[in-house]
Amino acid sequence: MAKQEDVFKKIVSHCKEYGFVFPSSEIYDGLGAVYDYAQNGVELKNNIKRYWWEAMTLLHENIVGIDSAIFMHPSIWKASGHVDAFNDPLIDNKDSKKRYRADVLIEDEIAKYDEKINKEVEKARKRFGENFDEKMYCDTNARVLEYRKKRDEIHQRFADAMNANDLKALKQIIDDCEIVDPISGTRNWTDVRQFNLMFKTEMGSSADSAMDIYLRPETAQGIFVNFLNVQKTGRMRIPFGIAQIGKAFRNEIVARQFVFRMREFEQMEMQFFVCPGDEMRWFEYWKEGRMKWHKALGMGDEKYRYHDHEKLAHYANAATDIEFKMPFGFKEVEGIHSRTDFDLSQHEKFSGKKIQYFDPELNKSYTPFVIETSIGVDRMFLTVLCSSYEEHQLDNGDSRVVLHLPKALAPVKCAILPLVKKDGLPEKAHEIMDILKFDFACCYDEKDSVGKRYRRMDAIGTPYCITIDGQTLEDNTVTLRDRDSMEQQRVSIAELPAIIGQECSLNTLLKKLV
RNA sequence: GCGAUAGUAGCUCAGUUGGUAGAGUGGAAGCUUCCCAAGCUUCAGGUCGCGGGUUCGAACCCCGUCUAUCGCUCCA
Repeated sequence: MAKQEDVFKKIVSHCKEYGFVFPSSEIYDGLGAVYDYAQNGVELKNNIKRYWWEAMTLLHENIVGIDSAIFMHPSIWKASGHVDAFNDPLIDNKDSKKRYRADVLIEDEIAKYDEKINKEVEKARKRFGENFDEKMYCDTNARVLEYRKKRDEIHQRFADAMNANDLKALKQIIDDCEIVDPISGTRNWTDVRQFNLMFKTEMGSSADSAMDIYLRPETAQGIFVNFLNVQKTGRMRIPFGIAQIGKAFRNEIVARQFVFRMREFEQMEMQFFVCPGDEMRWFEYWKEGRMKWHKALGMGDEKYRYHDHEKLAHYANAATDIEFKMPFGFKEVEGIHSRTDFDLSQHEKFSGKKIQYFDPELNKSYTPFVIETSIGVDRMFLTVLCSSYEEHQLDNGDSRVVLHLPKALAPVKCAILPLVKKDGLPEKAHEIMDILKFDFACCYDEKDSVGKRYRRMDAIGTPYCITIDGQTLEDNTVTLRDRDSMEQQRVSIAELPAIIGQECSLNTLLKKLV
């Protein structure tokens, strides 16, 4: 494991050194958990986004895209549940130095009473045998009644405190129940504090008319609130989907692991609207479909796995993650959630506007159910880098650092290298570049020995190096070097676009999906 | 946020008991070179994360702060 962590460190510094990712505001000591994409990183990221976008919108005639604003009406976040759910009440134990969610501590305490009751019931069941009436027993047994009373009392206080957002009341419950830290065993607690995960700003110039605005913590709501607009103007019929790529913001208490968890991040989300009752079928469809999208990149099927959620979010009736084997363990890259009609119903309730779909086949109106696929662009970026990075030991004792990026995602597709910078080779090289540059991101380099230039290209994952030599001037052939095998073949200039396009175009990837 | 650890050139790191900063590598320009980090010449780049303090004098000692890594927690 320690070795794997080292690999991750190397990947992070490789990103810096070869222009993939820089810490934000670095000359001012950086800004916590915010990163900038550099010249190569932005190309790789754009290619990932394009692969996703085209897989969604080109390959599915019933999926269209939108790009909603980051600023949205504040009521949206009340409707979505984020104002409540994104406020975790936290408490620290001063002895163990551990932090807990206060609500979870109390819920565990409540669960303990249920356990006690169950124990009593089981004891009684043994005693009374077949004639045992559980309900009757529970309603009359003094001990059970006492446990129930205490449980319900705590539960009620807990619910009141949570509803009122009363942090002091939560602390009081923890004190009154004499809840101890499972590690230190002490009750030396700090106050309960709240950390809102949404960034807040103001809209409007004068102080009295200013409105509190949140930076969106997810892009999904922009799709839900536009559901009717898109459905009507696009004449969409269920089932159909709306796709969106955009920035989202979360004021993470702890943001770590490079671009894996950032405060400003980018999501690719597709919300698929289906007839109620059909949702599990579509959930399975997208669960498989999304895995296929990942595996088509050829980074190794064994690096992926599903993680089905047992504990579901307030809006979901089924949920799974696609996890990828990062150097620091299997980590969630994408989530597929069956969100029921929660979001659309909530917006109907909060906006007072009817948000329903008239189904011509069933001849009735209903609130559609939603299957969501949500993937973090930055996490995807990281999976691609982690699976591509290799320190390749060569037979001659040398080593090279090479990024085996999926060729269609590589920031630069081909390097154009005159073997020497004289004898008319640079001129010939530029001629070739002028042919290729319309279709492929090319990089011209004439500095240093050709071997050194190959290594530079390996380090940024350029799939092909085209080398122009003396023979090129005679018969219009070049050598084409493959990044992964380092093997070279002699091909004519005219063949180049077809050969490079074969491996490097997005179409190659997309065709694997259908 | 709390705790532990760290921060010196683009990168990887030296820097003795406090005495005004060094290597390797990388980068730029040139020479050489017909295929995998070759060689030669020249150059650029650091108020040692930042701010205070102690001292005649601080990269080094003390305090604060920022950033990063790991654990707790959460999640795309």
